[in-house]
Amino acid sequence: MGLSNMATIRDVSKIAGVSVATVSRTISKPDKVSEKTRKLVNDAIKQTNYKPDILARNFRTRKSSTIVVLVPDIANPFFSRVIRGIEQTAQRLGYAVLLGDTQGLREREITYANMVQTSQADGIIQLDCQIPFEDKNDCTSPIVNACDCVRGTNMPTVQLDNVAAAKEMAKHIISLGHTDIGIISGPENSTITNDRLRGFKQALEEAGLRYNPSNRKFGDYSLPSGAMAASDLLSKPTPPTAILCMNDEMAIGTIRQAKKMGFSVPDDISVSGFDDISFAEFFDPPLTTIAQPAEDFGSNAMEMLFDLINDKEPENKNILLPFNLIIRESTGNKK
Amino acid sequence: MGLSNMATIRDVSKIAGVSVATVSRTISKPDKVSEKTRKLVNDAIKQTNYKPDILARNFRTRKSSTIVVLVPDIANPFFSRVIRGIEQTAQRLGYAVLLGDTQGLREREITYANMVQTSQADGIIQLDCQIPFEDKNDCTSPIVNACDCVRGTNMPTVQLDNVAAAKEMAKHIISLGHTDIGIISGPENSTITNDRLRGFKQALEEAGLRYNPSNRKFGDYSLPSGAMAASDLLSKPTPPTAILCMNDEMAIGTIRQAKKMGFSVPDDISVSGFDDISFAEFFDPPLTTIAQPAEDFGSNAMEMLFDLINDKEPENKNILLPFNLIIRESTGNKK
DNA sequence: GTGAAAAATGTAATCAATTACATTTTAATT
DNA sequence: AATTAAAATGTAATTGATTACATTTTTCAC
Repeated sequence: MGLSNMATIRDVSKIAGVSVATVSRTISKPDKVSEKTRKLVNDAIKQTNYKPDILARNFRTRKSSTIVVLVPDIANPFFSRVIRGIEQTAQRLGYAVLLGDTQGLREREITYANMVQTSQADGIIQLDCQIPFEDKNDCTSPIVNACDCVRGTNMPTVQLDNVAAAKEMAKHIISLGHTDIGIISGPENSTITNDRLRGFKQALEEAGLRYNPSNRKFGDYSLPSGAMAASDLLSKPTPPTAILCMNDEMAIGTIRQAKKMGFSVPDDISVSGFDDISFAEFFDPPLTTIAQPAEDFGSNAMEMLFDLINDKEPENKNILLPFNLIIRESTGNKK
Repeated sequence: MGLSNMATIRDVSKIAGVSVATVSRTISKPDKVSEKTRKLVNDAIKQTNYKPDILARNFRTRKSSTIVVLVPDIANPFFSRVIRGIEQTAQRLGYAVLLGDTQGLREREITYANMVQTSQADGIIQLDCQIPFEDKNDCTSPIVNACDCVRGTNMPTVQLDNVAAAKEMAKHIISLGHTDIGIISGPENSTITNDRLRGFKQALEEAGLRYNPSNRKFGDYSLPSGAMAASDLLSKPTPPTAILCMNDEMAIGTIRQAKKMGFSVPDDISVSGFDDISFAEFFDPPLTTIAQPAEDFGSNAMEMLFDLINDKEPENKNILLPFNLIIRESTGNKK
């Protein structure tokens, strides 16, 4: 149908016998208009099937009612849950969500960040860990970081207490009697990775165990990278008896690799994950992991961004969300 | 930084000493402008750090360079791969992607469909199976259906030959000696479901086997629904020796349930999936499945939509993408 | 060098809403 | 009834780019 024969606010005003300003007000601030007029206008709107021209409105008000989500990889099950949370809250608050799959490329981040500069979007939620602006001073645009924050900026964040979560997981593993514990970590530059490592080390220390750097292998949060790192770890002359993975995908890759190499999980080796993706529960053995309220990351971030966009100071600019250690069958007593 | 101090096309024109029309042309049709002027204008653009006001442009041209993706559930790994394909191609073609997570709700579909009516978006790609318009005549908006099409409309589609794929899978299962085959299907109203069922039946028929309706259980493409349906199937006095699932999630749910009930996969029971999600390969046992080029669904749909938006007749309005039977270890000879 | 055609550029209307400000109407108070 | 304040409504400017059309400049053949 298009807009070719669309009624404008002027058509409505003529039919209702009022000015365009009154029509506009009837729509945006109905309480500023008398009941009689309101009815007149609403009837005219129905009669003409008038729909406000959003493009004209956006142009005039310099707002797009659109936000951008920067995500390194939308096919990641955790991120997609976060996005679902964002989307739902955005819809409730009257915002549309533009998807910015950056694949970790700085160039793409900048492209999307520019959309805010040009009012194409009113704000940014980033699930990435970098600052998506060429010039860090541009950070004055409304922006919220969910999941993985940049230290040393005052960017509002929604986060898990990754240190505490990793520590709790490590304590669980230690409580099962394990002393030689491997860790499959994410890339070194990520704050999440570093926080989780810190929690792990704290637990070791408190248990009087020594952190062995050769027990740390790197992955990129993908299934194959987990398998690869596990292969390294399990090929050691005396492999660790437990492996702590920084997400569920790498844990699943690890278990697969362990089985392939003839290890039994958890009898020979305990494996734990992080995130509690839907597959964790259905894997064999079901994965011990840290559950995160993924959708809440999204909805909290969106609500905070909403405040920032509308110049309300958010109550809490650094939200910490609760985690939950879920003990399933991939971890067991050291034999 | 915002737009407060942004240079406008007028500022540029003054500095360059030309008219605004010339500046506009330099940007959109540089070959219509003499080289001398072009340099003048480009210098002025650099000097002022001018960025065209996209909102104004969209308003004037009645285009948003934005498309909407309607997806029933973004957390579905297959859909998220399709979206990744859409996003990449959209970016290449200069489009932004608005995410419309409909959760299967008609109301939400309509909300998003209205964005096209109001020029907020130039077109729609739907991964859903319904027509997202109140009035079916509104289908004149540029729209492409990927994955699951509606029969009886002339809506452009990107699809798999689901009949042939399911048939090939069924033939594989039959070739292993199975005669009592269960099927865990998607919801009844879906075209995909019906096509895959048809392929299954064709294979049975060609093998001289009878289709047993009590061997069909319904799921909703989720892990737990697969487990539930499998539970039904395996509780029969003489359970089937093979179960064909209409996606990988339900297959994984099925295997999990089978193991729980003491069946060995594939020794007691063969299980197959559909989609080849990343977890399929890493499951235990690795899943026999049909691989689909998920990203290609997205990029093809986006390219077709691009043609429709720009009034080019697409070469092929009903694209069929190739599938690939991947035989792993979840299916085996009937014992 | 002239004239015609083509290329380059300029002028100004246009898109459809919002909103500051001005004006009119209504309500409240005395 | 007069006065004042408050509420309702109207007028018209404004937003920044695009583009139809008009005008000027350049090119080129003769």
